Amino acid sequence: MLPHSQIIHFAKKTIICEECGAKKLCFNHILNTQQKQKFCTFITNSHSFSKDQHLFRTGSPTENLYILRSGSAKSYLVSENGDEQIIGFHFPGEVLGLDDLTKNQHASSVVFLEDTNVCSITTASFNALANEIPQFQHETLSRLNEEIAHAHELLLMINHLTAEQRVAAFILELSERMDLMGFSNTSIKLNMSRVDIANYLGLASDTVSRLLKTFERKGLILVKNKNLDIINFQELKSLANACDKCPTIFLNKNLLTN
Amino acid sequence: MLPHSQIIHFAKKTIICEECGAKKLCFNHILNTQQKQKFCTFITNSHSFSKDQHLFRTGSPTENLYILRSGSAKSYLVSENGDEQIIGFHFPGEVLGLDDLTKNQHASSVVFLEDTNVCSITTASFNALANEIPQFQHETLSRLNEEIAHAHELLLMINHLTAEQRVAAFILELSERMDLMGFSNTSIKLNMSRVDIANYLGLASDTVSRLLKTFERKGLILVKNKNLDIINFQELKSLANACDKCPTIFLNKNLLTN
DNA sequence: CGTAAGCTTGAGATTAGTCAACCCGAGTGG
DNA sequence: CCACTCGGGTTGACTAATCTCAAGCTTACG
Repeated sequence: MLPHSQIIHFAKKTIICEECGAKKLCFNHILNTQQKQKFCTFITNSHSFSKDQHLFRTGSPTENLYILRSGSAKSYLVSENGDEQIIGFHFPGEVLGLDDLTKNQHASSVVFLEDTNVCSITTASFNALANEIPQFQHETLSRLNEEIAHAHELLLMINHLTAEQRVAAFILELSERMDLMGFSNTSIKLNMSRVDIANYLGLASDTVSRLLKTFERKGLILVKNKNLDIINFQELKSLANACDKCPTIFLNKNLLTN
Repeated sequence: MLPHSQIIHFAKKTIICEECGAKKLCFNHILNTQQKQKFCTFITNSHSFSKDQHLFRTGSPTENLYILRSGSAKSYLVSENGDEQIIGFHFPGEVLGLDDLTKNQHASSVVFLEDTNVCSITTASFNALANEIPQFQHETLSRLNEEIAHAHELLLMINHLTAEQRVAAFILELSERMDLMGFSNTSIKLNMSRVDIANYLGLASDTVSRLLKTFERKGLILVKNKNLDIINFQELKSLANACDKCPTIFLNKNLLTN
C-alpha cells in the first residue's frame, strides 16, 4: 500500500509537454512557445499512481496543483454524517486542486479510477505563472467558472430529471468528454463503479443497473461490464431531454416575468 | 414595468463605502485605506431595483459585476426543457456575476426578492483592480472557491438528506447567513416564496409547507407567512444531521481505503 | 480454481410528489 | 369601509418513483 499523497515524493524529472497526450487540454495549449517553455520548467515533477490510490484528501495541505496526463480520477466530499458525494470525474488535461488554491487545505478528496499519470506544480509556482502570464490567469478563472457551471448543471439535473433521464444524460456527458479528448465517443470504458455513478447522480446503484439494462433492451446501448457502447445517440438524447415537465414551465412565473 | 437590465443606466454618483451597511462583507473590508479609496472611485455607480426585477439574465452580456448593498436576490438557471433551478440566494456584500467574469455572457439569471440596492463595477475596472491589488485578486479567487464549495455542499445535501433534513438545514443556513450580516439569527424574513425554497432544495412546495408546519408543531420554529422564528436551534441541528445513514459509511469502501 | 467484490434482479416498502380543494392576506375597486 | 379577486400557501388523499433488502450471479484476481 502506498503512502498518503502528502508524503509522496514526486520524481524530479523534466516534463516534455510536447510528448504529452493531454497537451491540447492542458494549460499548455493556451500559451505561446516562449510561455510554454516557462510552463514546462515550472512543472518539474510527474508521478504515476495506481488505481484506488488517493492524490489528496480533505484536510491535507494545499501544496500543489495537479494536472492529469493520463488515466482518470474522481473527487468527492464526505459530510459530517459520513455521507459521501462524488462531485466529479476527471480526465486528462484537467487541473485538480484549483478550487482550493486560496485555502491551505483541500476541501475535497481525489482518488484514481485506474493507473494514472499526474503532473504537479507548487501553488507558489502556479501563482508566479499567473502573475507573469495574463492568459494563464485568465485560464485559471475560466476553469473555475467552468467548475461552477458544471456543479450548477449537475444540481439542475438531479433536482429536475427522473432517474432514467439522469442516467441517459450521464452517458451523453461521458461521451462528450471522450470526444473532447479525442477518444471514441461511442465505445466508452466505465472506469467508475455502478456505485460511483449512482452516487454522482443521486440514485441507488440498483437503479443505475436496472436502467442500463433497460437502455440495452431498448437497443440504445450495449453494456458489458465496464464497457459501454452507444448504439442510438438520437434516442438517448431525446430520453435525457424528455420534456415531461414542459407544461410546468410557467409555474414559477415570477422567474420569467419582467 | 422596468426595462431589461442591459439598458438600465446606472446613475453616476459617488459611492461612499464608509456609509454602506454591507462594507464588512464587501471587497472593501480586505483593502487598506488607500486601496479602499481606489476601489470607491472604480465603483462609481449604484442603482435601486424593485422586487421581481431582473439584474441580468442568461445570455445577456457580462459588462458589469454587481455587489448587493441592501436587499436580497436569487439566481437561477433554466434548462433546455424549461426546468428552473435556483442556485443561490444572495444578500448584502455578495458579488453577483463573478462566475461569468471570463465569459461574455451571463450563465445564470438574477432576480430580486425585495427592493434592493446594488453597486456596479465594469468588468474592465474589476480586472484592472485585480491586476493592481494582489489582495483583490486573491479575494476574487477566494469567492469563486466559496461558490464552488457551496454548490458542492448543496449537491451533497440534496443527494443524501431527507426532505426533513433539507428543510432543517436550509433554515440553519439562512440563520447563519443572517448572523454573518449582523442581523438577528432567530427572527428571519423569508423573502423567497415556498416554491423558491422547494426548488432550491429539490422538493415540492407542498413538502416544504408540510415540514415547516411539522417543525412548528414540534415547537422548533414559529412560522407566520414570511416570518420565521427559530425556537429550538439544538433540536433543528440534530434533525438536520440525523445520522440515519451512519451504518452505510463504509459501503462505498474504496472511497475510504488507502 | 476459489473467493470476494461488484453487479443484477425481483419483491416489497416508503418517501415524497401530484392533484385538488380550500384558506388566507394583500391589494383593488366600488 | 367593505366585498372581491388573485396569488401564494396549506392540507389531505392518493400515487408513483425510487429505495431497500435479499438473493443469486459474474468477473477479476490471487
